[in-house]
Amino acid sequence: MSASIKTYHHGDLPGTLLRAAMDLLEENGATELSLRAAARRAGVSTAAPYRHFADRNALLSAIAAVGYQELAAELIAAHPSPKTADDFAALAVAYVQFAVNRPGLFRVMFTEQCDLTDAERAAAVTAIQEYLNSIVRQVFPSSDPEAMAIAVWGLVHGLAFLHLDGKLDTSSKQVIADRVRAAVLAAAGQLS
Amino acid sequence: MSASIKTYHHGDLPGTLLRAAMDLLEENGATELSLRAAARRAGVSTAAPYRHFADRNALLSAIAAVGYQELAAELIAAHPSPKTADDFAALAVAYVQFAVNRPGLFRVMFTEQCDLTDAERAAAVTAIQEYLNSIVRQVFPSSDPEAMAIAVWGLVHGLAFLHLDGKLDTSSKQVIADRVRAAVLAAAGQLS
DNA sequence: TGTACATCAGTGAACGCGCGTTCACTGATGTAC
DNA sequence: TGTACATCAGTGAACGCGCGTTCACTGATGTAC
Repeated sequence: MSASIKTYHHGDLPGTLLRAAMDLLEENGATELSLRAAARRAGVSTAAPYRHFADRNALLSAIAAVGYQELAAELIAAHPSPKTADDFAALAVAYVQFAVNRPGLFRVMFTEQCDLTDAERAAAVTAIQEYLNSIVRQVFPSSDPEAMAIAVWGLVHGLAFLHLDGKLDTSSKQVIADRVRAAVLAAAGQLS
Repeated sequence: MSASIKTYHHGDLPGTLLRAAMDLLEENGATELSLRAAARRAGVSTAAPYRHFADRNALLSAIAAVGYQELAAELIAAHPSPKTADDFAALAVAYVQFAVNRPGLFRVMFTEQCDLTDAERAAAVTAIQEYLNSIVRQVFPSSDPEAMAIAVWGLVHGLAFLHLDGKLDTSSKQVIADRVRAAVLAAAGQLS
């Protein structure tokens, strides 16, 4: 963690704020993130964030950007180059686990619809789509890749939200993993 | 509409409040619903709702219950007894259109995680699951029905949220319908 | 190397806001005799 | 049918809250000479 090197006055405030905000999201889960709470958590006055972020939305966008990177990293860690339906099921499990483990972050990434114009977020969305396209071409080579990529994203994303919103049992990781795997394999036409 | 029959003092306030709240959700789309706004809209004082709803959550639960009924009605209207993948695609389109047309209501129905104990909502969720199970048995008879029902719900639900949250183009109903249909048919293994 | 100055990150107090909820009340409705 | 009373739906004012944002400020840092 490079033990709080204080560069300017209070160290890397933008980074500290980002981390503080993400910590809060992980603790509260559902609650909305407030700029004031993030500042409090970072040990800084209410007005300080405005030196680095234009407004609350700018902070949320920055959080979302980090979230997209971390989600991508976890998917790649789950399986670097998926080729079979089983490989793909592992990705689906990783996606849902990410959502369940970090519901606040996941909601900021996907639910906040404020900054539709934000370039970084638009880029993140197209990056996800391209990533899915490449996977779909590997895993389901015979299908219409574009339609299938959207179906795949929809399936995985829907499973994530159904778990997140308490419509499906999330009492253990194993239960979630088994259910997601079974659903994905059923959809892929291969009964488990 | 039975032209505002005033039964007690101000007519059917619970119903008026429900309708007012749902109207607000449809107008604001994303914004959170406040009890005060609903009361204002119903033309009643701030404290009046408390005669009929214990608190804000009780109103939201009542809204969600109505929403589930209306969603069910639209699905049945889209196709009363789906048997083919095409029939099922029509249901999927109806589900996504419902979400896109009434984003605020859809969010209250699915995102609000407050009243997990509310019996009415739990019943609504199992009703959806049973409905999906029966459809899956008709449309995908060879599959594991339970896993497939979850996959189906996940797919449809995910497509709804991706549209709702601006990750996919929602500029016209036709675009949405075509995309959803293509994705569902691709997932069902039938290239359109 | 030392001094004067500009820069700018962070402060703390204040603004106005809308919220959920409570409270003592008022006044219309329905009921008992 | 007429009167006295209990019920209870709706009022309006108030509570305390946390929020996003702005503002004049202070004081540490970096820079020009």
